[in-house]
Amino acid sequence: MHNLLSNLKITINDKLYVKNPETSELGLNILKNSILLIDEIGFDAFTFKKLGERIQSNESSIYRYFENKHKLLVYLTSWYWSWMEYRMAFATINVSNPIEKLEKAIKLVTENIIDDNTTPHINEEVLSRIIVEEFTKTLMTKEVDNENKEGFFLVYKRVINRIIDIIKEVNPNYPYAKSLASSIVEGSLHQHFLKNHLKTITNLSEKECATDFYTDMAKKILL
Amino acid sequence: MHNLLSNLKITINDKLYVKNPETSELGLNILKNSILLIDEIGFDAFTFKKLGERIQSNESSIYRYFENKHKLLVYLTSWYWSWMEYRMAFATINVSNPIEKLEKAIKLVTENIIDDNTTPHINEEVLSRIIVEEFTKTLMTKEVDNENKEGFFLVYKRVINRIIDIIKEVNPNYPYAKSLASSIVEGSLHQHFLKNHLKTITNLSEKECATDFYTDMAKKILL
DNA sequence: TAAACATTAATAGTAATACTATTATATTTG
DNA sequence: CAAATATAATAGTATTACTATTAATGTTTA
Repeated sequence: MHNLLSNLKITINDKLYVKNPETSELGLNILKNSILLIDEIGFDAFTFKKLGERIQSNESSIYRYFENKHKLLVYLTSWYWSWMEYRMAFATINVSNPIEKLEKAIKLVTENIIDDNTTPHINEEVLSRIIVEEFTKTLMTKEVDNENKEGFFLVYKRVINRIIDIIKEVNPNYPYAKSLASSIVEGSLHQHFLKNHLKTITNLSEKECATDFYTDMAKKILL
Repeated sequence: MHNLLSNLKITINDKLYVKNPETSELGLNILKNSILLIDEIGFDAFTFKKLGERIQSNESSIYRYFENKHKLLVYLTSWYWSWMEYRMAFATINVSNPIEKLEKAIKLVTENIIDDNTTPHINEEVLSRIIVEEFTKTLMTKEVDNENKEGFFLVYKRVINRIIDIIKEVNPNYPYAKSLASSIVEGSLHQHFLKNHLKTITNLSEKECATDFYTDMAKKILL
């Protein structure tokens, strides 16, 4: 398994970067520290200047890798969903029972994430916090439609499509497979956000994850 | 009914404004045109300068009503949720059957909104588009926790709490009433966003609303 | 080994944003 | 009518999100 995970193939739309950050020390440093800095100060306050200072490099050097901070965020979120897609493929490949497959998929997208150590420049635990706090910002722009056409959100949609397929296997007659799948993925992020900030309108407590809520929901709806 | 609706009491946290915009022509103009302008160009591109030009007034005059554009957006979204709360109270007040009550509540928060003409300075249809496209931005900031303490999101939470209470009436043994209620309200906004921008991962089509999907969900989960 | 090329750092500069402050002029109200 | 208040106009500031230029460094290859 460790072997398989280290061959992990993360696919990212090459329109998201000017120069592939995986190909140099500086690039890897940008990835690593942008995750940490966005987590610390939030994406709105994050600037290339601050990142440059942090990694003892220069603002303009970062611009050689990413056109702007929005594309860097879309890059990081694509990385996350690509990693998630891989985990999901891996976890469901040898499972023939559709219900069991659905349970595994729901668990993966709803559980609390911990760093998996296979990628030293990406801390998945911190990255997953960024996904909870900032992911919708990648979609909620006036450029969504153009960026969607360019394929910026393909990986995200692929994760959801995988769940749609499993839902259809479990119950081919359920008429809202797409909405249910996107609800689970986005809704889970939202429940995690609520448990961190608006605790009174979620049942999730401090260290809990959304797995039970969504597993119960899916079973009651589909079975 | 018209009478009742025109006595409509919208409650808004007075920390959200410097001067109450409902008390002057200019204030009402700011509300009316900020909604239209945000809808046209998006909240990110929206500035007080552009709004000033549009209403033949001055940037600095707008600052006498709202400290910054973020608070204006929170004001507008509070207005919407307060309006929604009122509609919900009105629609469920004489309904004794809990299931019917839940159906009505779900319908209200998931349906497509049309302008209701009782408030000439607020176009509810346009405002509801802003809620779909921009509402999460009011929450997803590094200031959420402070602003939540200040009560900026009270009206929103009150709408959700109303639904939580109805869910508990329908099925007192269901353990995730809070998460289900917040899922329906936020999830509905998200499904509307998807039908506008990422059509392949929702079952909602162009003019459709999320009522059927969530009514079906709630019934299967609770009954 | 030297020339060529690519990468990075440093500096400077620009337009736009998100404000604040000041003043002059209306308008309302007591 | 005087005083208080509201508004418009102007100017100014710090920060952001970049772009452009140059110089220094390292790396490749003829």
